[in-house]
Parts: sequence; structure tokens; C-alpha cells
Amino acid sequence: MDRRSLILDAARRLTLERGVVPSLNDVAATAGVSKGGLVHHFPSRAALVQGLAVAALEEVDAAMVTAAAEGRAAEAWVRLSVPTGDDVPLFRAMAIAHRAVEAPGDDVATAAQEAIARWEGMIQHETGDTVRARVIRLVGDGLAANVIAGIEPAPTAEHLDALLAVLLPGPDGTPR
Amino acid sequence: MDRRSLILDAARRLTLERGVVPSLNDVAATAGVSKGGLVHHFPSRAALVQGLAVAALEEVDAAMVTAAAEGRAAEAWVRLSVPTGDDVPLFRAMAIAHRAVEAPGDDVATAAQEAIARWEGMIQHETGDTVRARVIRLVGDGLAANVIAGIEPAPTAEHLDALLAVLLPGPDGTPR
DNA sequence: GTCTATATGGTGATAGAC
DNA sequence: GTCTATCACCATATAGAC
Repeated sequence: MDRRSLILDAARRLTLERGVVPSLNDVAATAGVSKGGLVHHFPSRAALVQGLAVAALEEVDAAMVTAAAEGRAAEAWVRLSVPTGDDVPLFRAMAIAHRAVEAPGDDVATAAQEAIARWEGMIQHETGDTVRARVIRLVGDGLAANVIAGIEPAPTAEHLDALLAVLLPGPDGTPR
Repeated sequence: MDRRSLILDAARRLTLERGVVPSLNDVAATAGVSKGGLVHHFPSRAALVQGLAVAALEEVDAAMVTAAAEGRAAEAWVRLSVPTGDDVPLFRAMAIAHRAVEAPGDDVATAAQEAIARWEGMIQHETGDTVRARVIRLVGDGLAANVIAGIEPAPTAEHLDALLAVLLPGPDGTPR
């Protein structure tokens, strides 16, 4: 893995552990590069945060597009909102963490807004219900917020299944 | 209003504007007191954050207890999750903002966990359904998270009503 | 109780050697 | 491209006058 990816990976891990984007010192130390090396790839803190957000948005976007093609956008959204297994969670921490260091309305905030609108659109297309799509989207956000804030641990698979059964009932009211 | 309340009020306002607990300098300046005056009431940053969280938790708790007595805990939870009118929002920013500066497992994190469990219990008692109560709780968390992160503005009253109509259907499936 | 003044540490950013 | 060395700045925290 090249240095840049190493840095982004370390930054993402620390961000998710702490709930905020860590200092450049900590990122460099965790990534195993010097501070100067980090700065070469990300000339400013804002550049690092943006790199973090862009990578995460793309990752989630790819996952959602794939899921939507299989008619599982809604389920994917809920599942993507929490860490699974040894994989670190995805983008969701960024929007919150980012707000900690940048002003609203900047590039990253705008990109996040657009991405979320796109994803909610996928869910809506699947459920055919604007409000239900919004409920599903917000449940995912709530799950992510709680894990990020350290209020609760990541829910178990059974827990998620129970949530999905309520959110995505089949035509006869049973889980699909 | 006494100095201490003035400080807490300024700190809460800034926290909600920015998404993170601001510096003591900014809090003191906004509250119109000197830094030394602030320190007299809150000897450390942690003390300020804790004061912020405790006050907010109590405020939300009182609102939820009142609502639960009227059988409106679920609705109150969703409405309390977003700022309404000229009133500043309540507690929810604290759990996230707090995580930015303190470790999980400390006093405030524990208090927040207990409070949330208590509130979800009220909703559950009302809906009679564990999972639906959890969905309602998470929707509130999602709403709060988005507003705090600056991803979206506070939803309109009509928007909230639509959400509640789906979350709290009457016996015949209509909004109550 | 409230203030001014100061100490100390960590942060983002820069310059320049290799 | 990657590193070391160093900068100026801002944060929390402290000491002590009023």
C-alpha cells in the first residue's frame, strides 16, 4: 500500500475510534510516516479531511449502487451504518467529524448532502414511499451516530435483522 | 441570570452552532465573562462539558417524563430531537460533542447511556413493541445527528408530522 | 467571586537537507 | 518523495491582585 493510502487508512481508523478527526501528529505516527511525509500528500488539514471524506463517500456510493441494482438498497443502508466484523465502518463518521473542523457549506459538506440525497433516492425508489425511505435513512443515521458517539456498541447481526424486519415488511407484513 | 447559567447557556449555544464544544476562550467571550470568571465556576474543560451534559440531560428527562405521563413519549422524542422555533435544541449534541474531548466510559458517557435507555423504555412502554420503540428512538437520533452535522436544516413541522404519521400509526393504520 | 497576567504544552504549517 | 528541525499560534491551566 502506498504512503497516501496508508495515511488515509490511519486517519480513518483514528477518526472512527475517537469521533473526531485526529491531529496530524497522531495520524502521521499511526500511519508510520513522518509529519513532513504526511504534509507532502496533504498540504493542509483541510486537504486531509477532504481526502478522508471523498474516499469514504465513494466507497459508500459504490456499495449502495451495487445494492440498489439488487433491490437491496434499503437493507444495505442500514447495514452500512454500523461497523461489521473486523471491517472499520465507512463514511458516516466523516460528516459529523468533518463539521468539527470546517464550516458548513464547503465542498465536503455539499458533497455529503448530495450523496445522502442520492442514497435516500435509491431507497425511495425501492420502497416507493417517500416518508418510509426517510425513516430508513434516519434509522441508519441514528445507528451510526450512537456508535460514533460511544453511546452504544455496534448492534449484533440479530439486532439488525429485527430492525430490518420492521422497516422492510413484505406485502403480508412479514420480513422479506 | 447568574454567571454560571450565563456561561452554560453560551457554551450550549456555541456547541450547537459548531457541532463541537468550543474553546474556553470563546465561551467566556460569548458569555461576557472573563476567562478567570469562567474557570471559577468550571475548574477544567471537563467540568464544563460535564455541566453542559448534566443540565441538558435533566432538561430532556423532564420533558420526556411529562410527555410520558400524557402518553406522548414517542412523539415528544422525535420532536425533541430537532430545534424548534427560536428555542435552541436540547441535549442531543452533547453526547456527540462530548465524545470529541473525553474518553468513552467516563461519567458523562455513562449518564447518557442510562438516560437514553430510560427514554427508550418510556417509548417502548407506550408502543408496546421493543423494536418499534428502537426505530423511533433511532429516527430521533438520526434527525439530531443530521442537524448537528450541518447535513440538513431542521425539518419543518409538516415534515415531522409526516414522519410521526408513519412511526405512530393508530389502530386502523392512520395517524393518531 | 471576578478579574488580569502568565506558564506550559500541543497544533498546523514551513523551510530546507537528503 | 521523504525526512528533520523549527516556527508562530492557540488552547488549557495556574497564580495571584482586587
